[in-house]
Amino acid sequence: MKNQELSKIFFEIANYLDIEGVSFKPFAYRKVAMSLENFKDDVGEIYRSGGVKALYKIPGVGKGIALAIEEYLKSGKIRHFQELKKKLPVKVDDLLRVESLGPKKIKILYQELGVKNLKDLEKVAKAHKVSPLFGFGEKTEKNILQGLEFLKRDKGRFLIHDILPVARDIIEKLKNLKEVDEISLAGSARRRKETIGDVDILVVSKKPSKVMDFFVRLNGVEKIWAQGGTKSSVRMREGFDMDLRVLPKESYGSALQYFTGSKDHNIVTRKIALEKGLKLSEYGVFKGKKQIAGRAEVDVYKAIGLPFIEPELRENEGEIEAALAGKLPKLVELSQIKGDLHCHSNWDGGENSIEEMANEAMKMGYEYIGISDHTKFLKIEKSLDEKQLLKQIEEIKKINKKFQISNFKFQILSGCETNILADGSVDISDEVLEKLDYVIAGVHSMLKMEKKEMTARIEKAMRNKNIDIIAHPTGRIVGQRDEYQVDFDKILKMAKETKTILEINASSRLDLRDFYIRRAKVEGVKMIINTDSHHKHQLNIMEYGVAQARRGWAEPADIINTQPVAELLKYFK
DNA sequence: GCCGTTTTCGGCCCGACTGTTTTCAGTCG
Repeated sequence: MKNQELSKIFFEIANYLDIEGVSFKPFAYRKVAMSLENFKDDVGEIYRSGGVKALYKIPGVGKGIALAIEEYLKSGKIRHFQELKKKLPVKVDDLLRVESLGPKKIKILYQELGVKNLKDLEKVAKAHKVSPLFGFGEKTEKNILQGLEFLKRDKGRFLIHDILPVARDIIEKLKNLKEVDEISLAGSARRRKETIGDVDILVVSKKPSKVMDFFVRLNGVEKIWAQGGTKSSVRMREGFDMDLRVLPKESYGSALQYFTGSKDHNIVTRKIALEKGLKLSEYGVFKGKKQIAGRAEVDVYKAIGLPFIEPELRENEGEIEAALAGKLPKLVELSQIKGDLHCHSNWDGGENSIEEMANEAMKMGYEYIGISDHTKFLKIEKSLDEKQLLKQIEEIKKINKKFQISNFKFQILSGCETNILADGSVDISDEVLEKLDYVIAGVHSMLKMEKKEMTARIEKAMRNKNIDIIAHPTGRIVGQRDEYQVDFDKILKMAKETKTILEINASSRLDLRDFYIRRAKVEGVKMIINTDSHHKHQLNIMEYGVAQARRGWAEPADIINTQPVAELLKYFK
């Protein structure tokens, strides 16, 4: 599939055009690059079946870009791109990642000092050749060096699991400040994206400078990027940046809308406002000079004719259209989750006993927990064989009885996490699997299989009359491991046919991804949100799984662990 | 270079802050 290659090229063309000072075209190239990135069908296939004209159905593709795509498909090259590269033989996308460098400065650095890549940049910055350049100075040179250090240390994106607790802690501290009247998280963290670049916090205050002073002096602040009357920006010890904005009360809602994003979502909402003769900015919705909304976020949407749109949906992936049609989903909520079925006990090397896990789940207000320890094929942990599983079933019965006597309305379910072996069979015998309340199966070995084989392997597991849930169905781990090769359409079809549940794993796997969840929902395939906890304190990462489900437009009916235990058990074979 | 339920031509989001200037360009979100 050439989609990704073309997407990358168009992003690069956009960068080059930026440097040349061309206006508007970079926007067009970026738009088509993004659209190709997410485009499901193979561009080559579209061209082969319908020629250049057929390419027009890809959003953002017009005459010029269609011809460029044709040229690339035929020759593997785009002349326009080659010329740009020749004119400016610079690794623009690398250099753009350095803080305080943009297209203009990159151009000057190349023309004056011959900087082509990060290595060149480091050399000239360390030799203090940057600061004398026109438009540069001491501080810019220092910022460049620090930016380079940061790039070496980190790739710049952070898992939501690592960011949110730190952000919440800081919000708590700011909240205690008497000058802070209102405060909220914004940005991609509020949208609960899988990874976060930086954290945005909004505050209403009549004394901004007091708030800013407190913010930039917080424990954990490593560097102050900027400190102004309405905006300050700092780098935290953990390596990510945090922005604080102070707003007047009457703009709080519109600022929240604006700074929550996404950018694509905002472009559309602004457009809708314009079509209605209104102007939408972070300061409010304006009719001429008169502000007609802005105090509350919900009123901002109302003013431009939309119902409130949940932050997790704001990606311009159809939520505006759904909102206009009154067809927004009623997203699943954390409070609706009644239990967690992917939990490990100390039987397989987890940290806590079955009873400790159960007690923690009770504390969280759950009605049930499922123990799903690893089975014997996995040698890395103390995995369970048939005999131990039978023993564990008895142990769980005993604890359940104890709960009953104490009048706890809580139940432990017996499960296990079996391994789907290379041939699609699992490592525990059917007669033991039958005795469990439910069975999870997952791929933990031979991850590099060919797509066709891997798909058949999982399909076979789903046809197993005892397997109820496929754990982490695509195998990816955020920032660590790509998903294995698998035909997700076929997996969905088989899941539907065999009524197999797909797991949304709340850990750093966050697998299923949001777009898979959305497709599963459309197909009517049921899902379950599990934490894969190996420690009782991990049970509280459920919220990240719920966030993932929400970004995939999932409603309570799509997620089986929103159901009470009697209903839940009906989903199992 | 793309796009259109006011448009096939004329728009394409826009404001804050920094660092460098001496009135503002560049970067960022």
